Amino acid sequence: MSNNKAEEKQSFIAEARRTQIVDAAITTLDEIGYVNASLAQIAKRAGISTALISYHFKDKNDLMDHTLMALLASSTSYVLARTKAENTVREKLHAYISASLAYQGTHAKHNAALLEIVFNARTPENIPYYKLSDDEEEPVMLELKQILHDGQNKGEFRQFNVDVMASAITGAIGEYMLLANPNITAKVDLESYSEELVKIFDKTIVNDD
Amino acid sequence: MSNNKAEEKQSFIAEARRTQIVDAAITTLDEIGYVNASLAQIAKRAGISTALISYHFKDKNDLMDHTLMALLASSTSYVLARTKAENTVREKLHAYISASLAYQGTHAKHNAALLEIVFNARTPENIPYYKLSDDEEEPVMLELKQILHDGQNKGEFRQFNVDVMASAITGAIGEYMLLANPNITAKVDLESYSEELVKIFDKTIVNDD
Amino acid sequence: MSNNKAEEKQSFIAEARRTQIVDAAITTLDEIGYVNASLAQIAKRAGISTALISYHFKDKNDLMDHTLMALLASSTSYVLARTKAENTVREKLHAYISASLAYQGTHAKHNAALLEIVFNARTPENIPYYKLSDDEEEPVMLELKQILHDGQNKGEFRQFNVDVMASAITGAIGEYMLLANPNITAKVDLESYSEELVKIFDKTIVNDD
Amino acid sequence: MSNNKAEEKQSFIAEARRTQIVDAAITTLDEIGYVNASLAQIAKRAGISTALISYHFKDKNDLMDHTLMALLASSTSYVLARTKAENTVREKLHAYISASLAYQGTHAKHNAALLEIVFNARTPENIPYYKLSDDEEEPVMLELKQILHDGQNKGEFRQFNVDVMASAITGAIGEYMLLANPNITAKVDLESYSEELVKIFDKTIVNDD
DNA sequence: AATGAATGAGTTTTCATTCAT
DNA sequence: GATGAATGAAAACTCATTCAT
Repeated sequence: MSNNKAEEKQSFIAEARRTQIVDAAITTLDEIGYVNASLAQIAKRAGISTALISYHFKDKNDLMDHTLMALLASSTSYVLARTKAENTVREKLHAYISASLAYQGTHAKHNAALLEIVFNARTPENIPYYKLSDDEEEPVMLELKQILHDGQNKGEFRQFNVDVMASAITGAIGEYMLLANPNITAKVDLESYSEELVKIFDKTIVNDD
Repeated sequence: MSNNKAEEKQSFIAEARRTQIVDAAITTLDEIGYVNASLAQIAKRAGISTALISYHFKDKNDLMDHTLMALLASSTSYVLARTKAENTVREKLHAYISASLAYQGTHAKHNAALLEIVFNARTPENIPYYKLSDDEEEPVMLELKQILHDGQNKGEFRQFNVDVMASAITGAIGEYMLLANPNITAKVDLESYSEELVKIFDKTIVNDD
Repeated sequence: MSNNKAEEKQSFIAEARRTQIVDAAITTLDEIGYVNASLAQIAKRAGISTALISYHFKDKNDLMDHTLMALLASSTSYVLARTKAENTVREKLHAYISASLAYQGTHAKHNAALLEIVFNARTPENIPYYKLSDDEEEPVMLELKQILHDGQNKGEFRQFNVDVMASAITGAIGEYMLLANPNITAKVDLESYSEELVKIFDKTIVNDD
Repeated sequence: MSNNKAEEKQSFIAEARRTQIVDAAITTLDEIGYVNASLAQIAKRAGISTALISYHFKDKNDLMDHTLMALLASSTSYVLARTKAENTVREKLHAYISASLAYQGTHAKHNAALLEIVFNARTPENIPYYKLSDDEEEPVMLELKQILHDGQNKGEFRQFNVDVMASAITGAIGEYMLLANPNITAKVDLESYSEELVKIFDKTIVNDD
């Protein structure tokens, strides 16, 4: 019993450390990018030794994978919460687009870190993360496709290839994230971009029979 | 005269070497990604010594910049040639989308290398290349915006924010490039994606008054 | 408590390593000179990896600066101890000259290393160390000038330009160090040189009114 | 005959090139020091390719040796001319000291280059040039010792160890060269130093019976 | 005589990782 | 759990030298 408690406490501490390290990794990725994000840089930002990172994570790869999962979980829950709150497929779609872009506004650091990992990390077999078709299994992507399917089934959306439309929407959203730059007054602000994008896809998706 | 000839020949040799090195850099970027693309790896693929790269390029940065320029020039001329061959704004837009995607089909390696540099390289001040707003001045992007503007002026396209629409189109095209994977049978082949995308943007852009 | 002890021990280990590396640097400088004294050569003589030098010193420059400081501290304390032990200015001057030369006899390696750094190292702005006028602030030089001043004030030394006389004495002492060569039977042994030099400057300095 | 002329001309051209390279080496040594004086730096200053240096000199060592010889010849002829012009041993000694220092004033660059080679170059057996007792055979040193000997034989100089006195004088002169710094207003100007040094050694050398 | 092209050896430095404590 | 100490491997880059032309 007391043994169990001790274990729990230990594992609680360990979990806190892992979270702390992942947070430091996110900050590091945002500040200096994947290429420069050495364990030493991450450890410095976490206020710990590099050895402790190696103790808590098998590998630098392992750390990056956990960091990626944390980032995906964060943005996924954010977007899904706002999407599922809506009732009609059209509202859901609008919510999906605006929530995805709003996340960039409220979590710029996380988005930057996410991009850094996705675009730079590679599997041991040298396959870039951004080509991993696991993408297909991501809950956010699944939700988007579900919305599109539902809309078609209900006759509210016209007939189109769901996979292509989902990619188009995802790409259009992602493009803004790439260009978003806190230091430069963007030509188009986040809100306008969001509204315009909603309109653009509304026009091409909604059935106007 | 013979002096001139000798000079020409020498500079020809040098130029050929530089081209060879840039080609090797492209292959390397495609195969193992920016993070792993050391001078040693590039030299190995070029069949030369690393010192020779340093002899022909000031810096690793210098090499990457030249490589990026070569890649941009290649894809730009490909897309612009096919776009400018068309007459109506609508045909131009269709050509723009299909040519951009066709380039991925015929130059997958170049596209992969381009992505690697753009998403990974950083300026000495640590600004990622993908955030450099020079993007705005790229001829391909300028052409796209010009088409959209022209379409609006002629009344063939509805009124929309050109910058946002251009980003949406660019993002939708880019998304396919990210996912394109020669080793995996894609859910959607290039041609279908191209046709569908043309249809999608046709519907949201063309004036149906 | 045990924490303090652990910290002390660790910092003791680090300090010992730093000393060991500095010692290896001195040996290397003596044996193969500044130009050939690479980190690899120093590490070899210390029986460690080059990375460990980088771990303990910021830079190669940093290592050389610490080495120089150690060498200066050693020779300074040696000479000052023997000089300050004397009472009259004349005895002090004699002690200064003979101690400076005696140090060469007992610490030939250190003297050789000192010369190598002073004559070869340069600041980042490319100013040779031997031209840095900090020279003026070195305690040994200050002591020599003090002795000369005191002698003049007490009327025991004749009037002369103290700066020039100090340089002449320093140069005359240094000349022996330059030529001293353990492998060759010197024309003049250290002791004779020392006695003669004392006599030479005695004659030109002491007031014979 | 015409063959001879051609050979002469060629060897004349070659000789001019060698002189040009040696001059560039001197400038380079003065400007950036021995440690940084790569063949590339020297070639740049000579306006030629590094390969041409290798063509005209066996080795970098060989170039440095020739440069050293040129520098020694220059300073030797300067000092000897002024010394031998005098008649009495005392005047000769004064001329020796003041000419040696005057050379620093008129040929600062050459002196700096000379120091750089002497203090940095090493034989293949790793013996520093400044320890090579060839020093003993240098004409300037021989002349100084000759003057001292003559002075003693004529009874004008007191009895002292000639080798030690020669070293003391040499060292006292050399000390000024080390500290001479064009960028800093020296505490003691060249002329004052020269006059004071003459006085100092006059007092300890000349017989005052 | 002169040069551009090329390279092997060697430079300093950084990195992820391991290990004793 | 945590750290300082340590290292092998690899990075980018420079250098003196050779060689074909």
